[in-house]
Amino acid sequence: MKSPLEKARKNPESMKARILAVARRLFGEYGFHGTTTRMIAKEVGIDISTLHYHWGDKNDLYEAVVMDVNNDLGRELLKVEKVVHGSSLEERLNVSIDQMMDYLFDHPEISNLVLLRYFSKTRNEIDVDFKVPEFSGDIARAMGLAKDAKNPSPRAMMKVMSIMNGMHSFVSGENFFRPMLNLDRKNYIRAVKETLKFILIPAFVLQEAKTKKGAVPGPLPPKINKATKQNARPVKQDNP
Amino acid sequence: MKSPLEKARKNPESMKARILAVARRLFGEYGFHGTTTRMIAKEVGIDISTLHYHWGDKNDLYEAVVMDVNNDLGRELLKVEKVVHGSSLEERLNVSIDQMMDYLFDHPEISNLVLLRYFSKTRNEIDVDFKVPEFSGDIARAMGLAKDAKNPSPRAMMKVMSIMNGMHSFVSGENFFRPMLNLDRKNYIRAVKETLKFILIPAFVLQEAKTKKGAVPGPLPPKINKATKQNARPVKQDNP
DNA sequence: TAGGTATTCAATCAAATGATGGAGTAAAAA
DNA sequence: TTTTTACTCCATCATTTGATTGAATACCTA
Repeated sequence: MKSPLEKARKNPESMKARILAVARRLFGEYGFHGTTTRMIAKEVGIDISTLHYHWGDKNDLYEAVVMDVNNDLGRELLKVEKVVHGSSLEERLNVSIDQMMDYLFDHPEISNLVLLRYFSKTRNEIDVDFKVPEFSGDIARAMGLAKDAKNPSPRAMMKVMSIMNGMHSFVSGENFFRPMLNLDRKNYIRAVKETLKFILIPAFVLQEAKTKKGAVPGPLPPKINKATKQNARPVKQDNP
Repeated sequence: MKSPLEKARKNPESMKARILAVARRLFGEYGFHGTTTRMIAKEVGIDISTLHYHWGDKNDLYEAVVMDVNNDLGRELLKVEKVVHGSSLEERLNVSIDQMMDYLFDHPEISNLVLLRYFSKTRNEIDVDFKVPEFSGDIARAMGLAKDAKNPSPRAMMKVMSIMNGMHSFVSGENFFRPMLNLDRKNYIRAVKETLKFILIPAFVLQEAKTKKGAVPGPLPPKINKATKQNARPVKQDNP
């Protein structure tokens, strides 16, 4: 008993799969309203009625795209998790950033779609969503920010979302940022990884050093801790 | 000799200004193609022909919105720069984050529009753009990441863009993130500020400590520096 | 091979959308 | 007062867009 989506994934040459692949890319580039069924059909080289025959109406196709991206993203996160399992937090971040960025730059429509869904509304009602809470919870647990992936604190969630947003932003914004920086693609990707590591690693390594007092000897600038704690009242305690 | 935009700003009660304000919000929420001239006109309570009379076609109105947002953003950045001028880097970041987030959460359509422009294409050709390079250059100079605001290194630009992206993401993504976290608006804003400080401050404070060797005694985890330098070949040297 | 099933497309629809023309109105200028 | 200017809306167009129908074709099965 296969869902239409699984069927399409099974055989990438099938019409269903070809339509889905093009829809994924175009919805990512132009957003839901910016993409017309005719654009998709034309790019695949078919009539719009064939598109509707396979995927129903535009909403249905879009929802299939969202689920498809969710599958891919979940699978890749599992992969990364397997690779970095057991390493130190710093090493985990290092490797995760490298691997996730390689993956996302190979499939930029994933970042496009995820961010568009965060930031923009649709006039039509869409019934399916990206599994941000589930994924974020898993990552939070994997990073030692939460004990239970099902029930991470808001603070832990936001930290994870910062990481994911930072990654997606540079992938999805490539068309805007790269010409601005005058870098070729290879060097852009390199610079993005470097920048993400520069920004993300110190924060989490310092936090870890702080919570495991004595275990990791690295000293911390006291002011940072003060600033971080100052406004911490309303959200639950991280990593108690 | 006033531009139509200046005229509209002058008197916020004028029809021109009312249309612009609604257009700003709706373009931000639904994107260019997701917003129809009829939606805007209806919200203002006028006929679409009145809208076209004042602003020309849809493209013209959208470009006016982009320029308007550019003005506001530039003005606010100048304000922040004035307030934090002279403080330490850590204090500058602290205060800038607080003030910018208060401002952006008061005008979320700014973040919406900026991010949509980064991440999404438009089928129509739009002739005006957000002044990301100019603004980023100024911020880079203000943060001591570049000596010349006109000519910052790619690495410095990317660091600044990380900061701005992080801010915009949480403002623009409020509708998506806040229900997920189950926080009221006030606590969401507080948690966002806290998270941004947690992520951003350590990286830049450590970098400053590193470049001014001896001036700031804080020691650094050696691995971070290695990872940061490793891929630095193609981009210019920061802060030489 | 005959009959059925799955797939594709040309033709066509209805609604949505961007845009305009011209009549009407109120306020300012002469 | 008369004239001009600025503004607003109703009616209307042409195009785009999402979607369907029915005929044609290819493929499969008994």
